This record gives sequence, structure tokens and C-alpha cells, in this order.
Amino acid sequence: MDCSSYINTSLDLNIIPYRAHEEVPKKEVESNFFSLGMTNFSVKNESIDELEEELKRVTLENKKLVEMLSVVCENYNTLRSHLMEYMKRNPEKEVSTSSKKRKSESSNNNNSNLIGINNGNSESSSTDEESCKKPREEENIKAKISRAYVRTEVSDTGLIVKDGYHWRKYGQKVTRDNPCPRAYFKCSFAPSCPVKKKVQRSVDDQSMLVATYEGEHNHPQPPQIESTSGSGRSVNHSSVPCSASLTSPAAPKVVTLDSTTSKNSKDSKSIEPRKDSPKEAKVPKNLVEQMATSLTTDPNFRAALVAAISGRLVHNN
DNA sequence: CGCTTTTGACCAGCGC
DNA sequence: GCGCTGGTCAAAAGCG
Ligand SMILES: [Zn+2]
Repeated sequence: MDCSSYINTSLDLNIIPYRAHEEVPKKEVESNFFSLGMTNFSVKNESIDELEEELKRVTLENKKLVEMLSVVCENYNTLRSHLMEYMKRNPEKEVSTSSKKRKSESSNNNNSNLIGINNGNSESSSTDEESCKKPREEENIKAKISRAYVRTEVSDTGLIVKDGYHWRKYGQKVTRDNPCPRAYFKCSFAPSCPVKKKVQRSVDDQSMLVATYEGEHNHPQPPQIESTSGSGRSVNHSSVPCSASLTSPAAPKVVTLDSTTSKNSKDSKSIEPRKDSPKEAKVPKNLVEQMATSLTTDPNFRAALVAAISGRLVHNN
């Protein structure tokens, strides 16, 4: 198991499209390789042991990097949800069908929107097939129902999806088509914020949480520190590491990033997103968070992000 | 002490 | 009308 995990990890690392995080650890790696080469020249037998040792260290670095990646993914998805909210509010004409009935829910299925949220673990992100195919029809974007597939550990029994908002659970039901219970959440800002969400495990993959969001937040995210412990470094929004390919409408298969090895039960069942270990404070994490917060609340930045991502979406189609 | 979670009761569509 | 099912309410319990 571990071996395969390691392999996956390094594979992920190869995919990492951004460089900001790489630089510091990369130096270490390079120096490791360098000393490794030196050793190789001098004694061959012992170099094998050292090789293994260096391999371990490099693997460790890989894990760190993957952790960073997951952090960045989380940040990205937070930003993305902000973006969705913004885009939906922009053409805001039809505020609410205020559909709480099943029939209207099914009728709303047209403009349902799939988004991915990184739960610190693997995540998948996909946008709705139809509404994205025709971004010209801006009116499709104002979908009030979005769906997120979140990958968690099977051992994690909690139905908690960290998306940056505070939720209050108000119900739980076992549905007929799924042995796993479904949890109902309301935004903690209710009733001023009418957003609700349902979270249920996928029938096929018990490690997959399906979160269905209804409505849009009419408030910024609560001052929640969103980086996971340890590796919160800089926030690099320029790349889109977590965007996954679209799902076929019938089979919601999702592409996931394998970062399960990096999150050794650190965040598995706690809503608390941070348990900052003081050791890792070499980097002014608070500064980074401040920057991220100011960015996410800056309408100019959001507008720019909207433009960039919508352009990307158009280009993809 | 205030907030959240739990959990059974209750209510409203829907199919028959 | 009746039963099934999904969604919500609200009192009690739990937690920091
Ligand atoms: Zn809200």
C-alpha cells in the first residue's frame, strides 16, 4: 500500500504546474542529489544505503509538496466558490424560485452546477456539462444548485465538507437508495443567508462525499483560517491544479488527486481546519493568510479572476 | 452560557 | 385516501 502511495505521490508531483512552492524544498533536493552523487563517486557499496536514505528524504519532500498542493487546491477551490457566487450574483435577476420541493428541484436540474472542493484530501472538480458548453448563455450560470464531490477517507465517518463557510446541521436522514445517512446543513448565518447543503456518501465509493449546495451566500466567508497545518506557504492562483476533466453525465466518475498519504489523519474528522504547529512558523503564514483574505474580498481581484476563468472556460469549449 | 449536534416527530409531495 | 419518502422542526443533549 505504502509503495503504491508513494508512487502516486511522485506522480502527482510531476503534475504540479506551479513553481512557487517548489523552490525552497527543491534546493534541499538538489543538494541531496548532489551529495548523493559525491558519495557515489567515492564508495559504491555504501552509496546504496545512502541512496535509500536520500530516497526516503526525497520522498518526504514529495509528501510535503503534495501537502502544499492540497493547500493550494483548497485555496483555489475557495476562490472558485467565491467566483461562482460572484458570477451567479452578477446577472442576478431571478433571485429565488425558492424551491423547497422535490419537483422544483428536479426541474432545476438543468442548470445544476458541479464544483469541486478540496477537503484536504483528494478532490474533484467538474463543471456542469451543459451550462459550460454554452457559456454564451450567461443565464445558465446562475444555477443555484451546485454539487461537489469530495473525497475523504472511508474511516472518516463524519459528513463534514470544509468549504470555508460555517454550517449548522439541522437534520439527518437515511434515504432509500443509499444506506449511508444524508446530512442537512444550513449556513450559520441563517436566516440572513438562506444557503443549504446536503452531504451524503456516494453509493459506489464510500470514500466519496457528495455535497449538494442550494442557494448562494450573501456574505463573505467567515474569518476562518483555511490553510492546513504546516505547509501553508504562498497562495498561487495562477495555475489550476485541481481542475478535472468533465464527467460524463451518466457516470460521475471523477479524477482525484492522490494526496491521501500526506494527510495522515490530521484533518480527518475535525471541522477545525487548522492545528497550527508552531514549528512551521518559519514562513509568515499570517501574512499569507491576510493576503489571501484581502484578495478574496477584493472585488477587483474577483472580477479579474472571473474574467480569467470564464475566458478559460470559453477556451476549453 | 451560547452555540452546535443529535434525533424523533412532523409535514408535504408523489405514486398507487 | 393511504403509505412511502425526503426534507424540516425543535427539544434535548453535548461541547468549549
Ligand atoms: Zn452563508
